[in-house]
Amino acid sequence: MSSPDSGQPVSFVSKTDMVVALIREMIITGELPEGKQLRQRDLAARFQVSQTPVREAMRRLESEGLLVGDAHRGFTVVEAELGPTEENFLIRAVLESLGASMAAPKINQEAIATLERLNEEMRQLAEDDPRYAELNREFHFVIYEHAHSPLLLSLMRLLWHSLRGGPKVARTRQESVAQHAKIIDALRAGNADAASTATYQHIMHVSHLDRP
Amino acid sequence: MSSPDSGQPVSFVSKTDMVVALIREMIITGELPEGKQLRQRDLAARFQVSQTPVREAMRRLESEGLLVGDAHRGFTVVEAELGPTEENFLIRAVLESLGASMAAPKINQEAIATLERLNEEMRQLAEDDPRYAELNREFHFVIYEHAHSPLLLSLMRLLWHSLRGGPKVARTRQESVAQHAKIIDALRAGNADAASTATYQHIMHVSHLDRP
DNA sequence: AATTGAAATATGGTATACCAGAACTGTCGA
DNA sequence: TCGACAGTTCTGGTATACCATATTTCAATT
Repeated sequence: MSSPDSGQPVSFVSKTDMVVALIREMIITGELPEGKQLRQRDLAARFQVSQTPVREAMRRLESEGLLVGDAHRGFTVVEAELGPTEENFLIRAVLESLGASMAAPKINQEAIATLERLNEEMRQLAEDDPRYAELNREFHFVIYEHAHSPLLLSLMRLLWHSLRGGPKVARTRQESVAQHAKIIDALRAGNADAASTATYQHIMHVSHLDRP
Repeated sequence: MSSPDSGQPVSFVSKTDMVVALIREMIITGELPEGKQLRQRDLAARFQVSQTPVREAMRRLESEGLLVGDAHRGFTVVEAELGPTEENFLIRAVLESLGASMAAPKINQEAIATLERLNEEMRQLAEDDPRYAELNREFHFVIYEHAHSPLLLSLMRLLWHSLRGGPKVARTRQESVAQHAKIIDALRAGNADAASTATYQHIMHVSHLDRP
């Protein structure tokens, strides 16, 4: 193969990782609806890779709970809409506050800076800007990643997948930004307890306002 | 291939699944020490399969947090006792206590009776009976199911899949049974708080005794 | 006409061959 | 004698060819 390698950065881009990220994104954005049968050959052709990275990517996504596959029957996107949102927010609050407390003693200055940048971007967005959801997701996942627990990350991905499109949170963004700042402060101080509490209140506050 | 196929069971034994199970077992039993470099070709030769299933198996185990791999530098066994295990129990404790509190106001008499029967069976098992793990799993899942949250159930399946029973918790079974009884009492009383607390202590207690 | 079975096709599973990158070793120079 | 550089070799990553199985469709028989 002699692909042009259009702008490949320094290193470490495994095609499997790339495909994992792409499929995950397609599931999250809804481009791949629930129950969609995934054809290895189609995906391989679409991504310009062979079937092998696609297969490994599917295995990973299966372990993450986003896909489910039977032998010789292929992989399908798992059904996302699960249960009443009220309880889903409770689950999210509990898990995220744990993630924050786990991340607090481990997070570094660079990540803190990233969080502040993301929060600042969110602050400057218009209330109805659709990019808010993506920034918000990124903000929270930066925290989870610094909890250094692959299991927690998998759970979070599954969780956010099922909340997909859901959290309405239309008019409380400025308040969310303020709460994000509180979380950042607690993380910077390495205060696991405060980070946990702030995160819990952040999410449950949103979920309460979420109710009609 | 024209292998003798000694004993082909009824169905669906994917070689990848087989290799996943074998490697996991080797890690758990300590046959593969922490930090051990895994060579794909060696494993493929040992298991009489090609490299492809071995690679996919490693991807899955990486997602489960048992292995960690860098590009072109191979996979290594993660430090099991220190690593994510401790945190995985924390995650489980947090999620299960939430599940218990959600189930407390909803659970019915029939489920309570089922829980008592399961706990009684566990009490009567010998300490080293391998059926304990299965009963224990069933016990806990009966509770989650009565939380009536499909999302929680999905997360729990992913969680238990990663923990996969665990070789640990060998000698504290009778104590676990007693704690199960406490959980049952709280559920019967519809006391969400007590159920949550009892569950949390149950799981963390196990995880602490787990340490060498 | 309906139902069942057999053949064909499509799809996932597996093996193997090949490529790229990293580690190791040996030699040459300071 | 020590260090650095280059060549070799080992190992993981990728592609492709092939096999086994599941699904589907069409036809024949009841």
